[in-house]
Amino acid sequence: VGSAQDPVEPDAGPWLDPDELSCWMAMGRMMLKLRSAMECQLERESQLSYIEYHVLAMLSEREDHTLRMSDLAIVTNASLSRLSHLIKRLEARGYVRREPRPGDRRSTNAVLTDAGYDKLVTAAPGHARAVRSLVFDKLGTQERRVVRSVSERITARVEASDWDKQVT
Amino acid sequence: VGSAQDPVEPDAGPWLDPDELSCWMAMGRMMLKLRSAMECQLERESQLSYIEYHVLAMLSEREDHTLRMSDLAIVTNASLSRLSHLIKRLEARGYVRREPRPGDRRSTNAVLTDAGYDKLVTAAPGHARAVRSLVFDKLGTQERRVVRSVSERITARVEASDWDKQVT
DNA sequence: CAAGATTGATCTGTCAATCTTC
DNA sequence: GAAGATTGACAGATCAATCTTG
Repeated sequence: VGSAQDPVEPDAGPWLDPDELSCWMAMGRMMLKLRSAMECQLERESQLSYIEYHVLAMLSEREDHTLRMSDLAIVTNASLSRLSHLIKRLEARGYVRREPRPGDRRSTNAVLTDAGYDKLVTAAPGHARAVRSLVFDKLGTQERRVVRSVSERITARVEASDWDKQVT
Repeated sequence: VGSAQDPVEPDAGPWLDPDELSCWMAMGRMMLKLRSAMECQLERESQLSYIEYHVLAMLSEREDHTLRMSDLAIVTNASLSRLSHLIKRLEARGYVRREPRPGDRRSTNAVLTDAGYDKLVTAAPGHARAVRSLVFDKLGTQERRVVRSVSERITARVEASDWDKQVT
């Protein structure tokens, strides 16, 4: 990645010191493994991908189980295009249906069907159990606070920088 | 996701309390955004995906710039199949070449070419700068310790559980 | 038969049009 | 013209064979 004993010149940029590096590698592994563990758990126990689960979850949190496509895209961190393809598949499986949105004929509402709600109700406990077992069971209150605070700061930093959009 | 006021039954499993939930959501956002920011930075500045960068990086850390396909798959967290397709593309771009491994005629070595090494040397400083700027610049020594420790514990926990492999 | 690696089919996501309504 | 959404083509990843050597 860019260790101190790396073949790459150490003075070519603001290098990571060994301490930062080991922290960064630990974070990298954690993010990767945790993510894929959650994916596998959902896929295996409920035949849902992570994003599919969240689509159902986000819809279920509305009283009318309905969300505009654009808004759903935002809360699930997906592009509108990706969501459109995704909803098409969920629709075919009977978990969601689309209907024109009253009031603005450009918009489409995604609506959670009864079958979709049942699916979520079945999937949710296993998901929660996995999160608790993998993440929180061995985490102290103090550590939890630090993790949350750091996560929020990094997220804010990422969003502030335009790294995910444009030039440096 | 599974908040306390969720439509889904709170007693259907070991539920997440509000504190755990907000921590989990913060982590989720962070992991997602940070990952995609790093992807974008590399892609934009060096026309390399995250995994492509790491393939080059892992190869560069060997004195002979060589690694067996299976081993490279492990250190880059990729499946052998994925790696095979990937190396084919990197080979076409001239960054890597494949040669039969002396000693075991089943194995293949992936070797970093000079062009591949140059590519990495060019890409690395920008990558390191991004990590430092997005992750470490506003992180205290104490927090860094906590983050690393927590990351390691979660990773170990994930690897111990067979969540990413088999049945619960 | 197991280990190492590759290949082709298929699935999913991204990107660049496209279409409709505001 | 911009906003909301969809579509089709293409790139990348997964999965199930397949092939070769140990």
